[in-house]
Amino acid sequence: MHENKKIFELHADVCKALGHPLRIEVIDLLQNNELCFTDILEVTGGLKSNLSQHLSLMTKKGILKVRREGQCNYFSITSPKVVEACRLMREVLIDNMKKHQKLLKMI
Amino acid sequence: MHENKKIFELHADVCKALGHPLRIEVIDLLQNNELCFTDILEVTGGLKSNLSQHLSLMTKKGILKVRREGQCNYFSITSPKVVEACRLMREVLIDNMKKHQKLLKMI
DNA sequence: ATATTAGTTCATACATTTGTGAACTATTAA
DNA sequence: TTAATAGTTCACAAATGTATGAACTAATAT
Repeated sequence: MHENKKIFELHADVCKALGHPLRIEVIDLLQNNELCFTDILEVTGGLKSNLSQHLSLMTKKGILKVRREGQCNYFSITSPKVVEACRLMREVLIDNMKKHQKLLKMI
Repeated sequence: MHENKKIFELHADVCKALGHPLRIEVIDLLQNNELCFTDILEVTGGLKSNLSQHLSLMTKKGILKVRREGQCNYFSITSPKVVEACRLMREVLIDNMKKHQKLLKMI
């Protein structure tokens, strides 16, 4: 494998952590708070095992960090860069939707 | 489905477009150029059918656009926001790697 | 000690994504 | 008209990712 291919793989791997609706919702939730597992679950809904696995993946990929305090695990975002990247991609989505809307209006 | 879930799904869907090494390489390549299919293929290598499918996906997700001129299809990035989001996520990766390196040095 | 709370881990089934090669289309050149 | 270039599309196999429920662990409360 070429040297540069390895970095693209690692880079894509971090980006993959953004590629799931539940994980996007978690980033949205945590963008300016630290929240414990149960609080996140209460908002997102679904099975705790599923949420736990997604949070674990995000933590492994380095976009979340955990602080264990007593019984509770508090999750937070490692860097504002993640929030900003996420926000930019949301803008890309919104911009796309606006374009489609304009095309529709032209018909 | 709750209203807000739909937007997370669409948002995640756009983010997914960043989650593949070949697609990251393409964004890297196109960050300040427009390039035609064959030129991209020459750099990335692999099968043309594979590249074509990845470029098509990126175009559908609205992160690339195509300009057909004669025989050639010129691809470019729709918005600098994509490039910036991608750059931020690369920084997140680099920051992670630095943290791991520091931990290693402590041993 | 026992129960409760707060999660994690695991196995498995299911769904989605990806890579491959062959067949196809469209444009230009000879 | 025939061939070459520049891709796209398709079908299928293989790999990856995701959801689910049950079993597990660790900390606190009774």
